[in-house]
Amino acid sequence: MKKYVFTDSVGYLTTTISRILQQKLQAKFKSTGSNTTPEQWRLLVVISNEGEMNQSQLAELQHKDRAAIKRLLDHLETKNLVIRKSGKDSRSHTISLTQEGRKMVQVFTKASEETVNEALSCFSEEEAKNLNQLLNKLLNNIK
Amino acid sequence: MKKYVFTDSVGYLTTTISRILQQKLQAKFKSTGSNTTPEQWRLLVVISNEGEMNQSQLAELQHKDRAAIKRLLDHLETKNLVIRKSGKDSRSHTISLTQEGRKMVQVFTKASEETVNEALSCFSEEEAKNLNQLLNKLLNNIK
DNA sequence: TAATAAACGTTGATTAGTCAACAAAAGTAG
DNA sequence: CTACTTTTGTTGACTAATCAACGTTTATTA
Repeated sequence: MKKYVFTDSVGYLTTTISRILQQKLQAKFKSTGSNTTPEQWRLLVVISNEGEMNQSQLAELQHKDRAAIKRLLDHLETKNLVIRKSGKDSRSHTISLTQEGRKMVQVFTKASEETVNEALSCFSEEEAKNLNQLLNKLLNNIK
Repeated sequence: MKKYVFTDSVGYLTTTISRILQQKLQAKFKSTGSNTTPEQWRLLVVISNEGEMNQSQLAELQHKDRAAIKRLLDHLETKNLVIRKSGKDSRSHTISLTQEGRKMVQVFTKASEETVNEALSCFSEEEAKNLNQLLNKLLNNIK
């Protein structure tokens, strides 16, 4: 019977790791002169990967609420990285990347890859693969 | 040569997992009638585990900046979960838990443990142990 | 068809985190 | 001892997330 130690729990570890990685990524973005944030970039990548969709669908995919997505999109639209289109259902806005948005995804994917590689530098290829599988399994279990 | 896929990176996975776990924990806290948040609770636990220290030290331990810690402590102090004491160095405030603060740690540790156990329900004991080791190793590499 | 329900995006209020700048106190050097 | 530097906590401005409430528009159903 093991004692539960909070600083050793997935909750603590993922939260802390996530925060540090975001800080590193933010610094990397900033050093290129851009003021796009990691969260804004994440949203761009999701749209790029999953294709056009409306704000509610984005919210569900990102596990955030609609208000959070709305405000992120406001920032992205101001920077001309994204546009909202209205179709026949006038409640819904279809979100898609602009030319600049697509470029931003390309440029910052490299920065993101670098950050991840640095983070994983302590692992063998097998360990890294293992970690990835375990995290994916965990995510699927809780989402 | 593997292609880098962002939704498969530690950055994406840890951030998403962390967010979902926080949401679950928040819901659990709220269902007990408390308005203490997961982040506030985390800070309480750190103080409880690591002993009294000042705000700068807390900030460093939590990988947040001093302003963030200051504001969290303001909330905790308002709720009488924490007190700031001044010693000979009048710049520095030593933070310690109140009676209520200690009780809060106990009560919510159980909720936290439940949340973690539910999250890990898809894993064998060995897998869970493995995940923990890998996350700890990763954290040590980046912090 | 008319009334009701659901979906969508939006807004305001609150908690959280970062950054830059600041005053006050303590430490260091000349 | 005085001048400079560092440390500590604080504040304001900003991005981010959540919750509750709201108005429109679409869908359902009685």
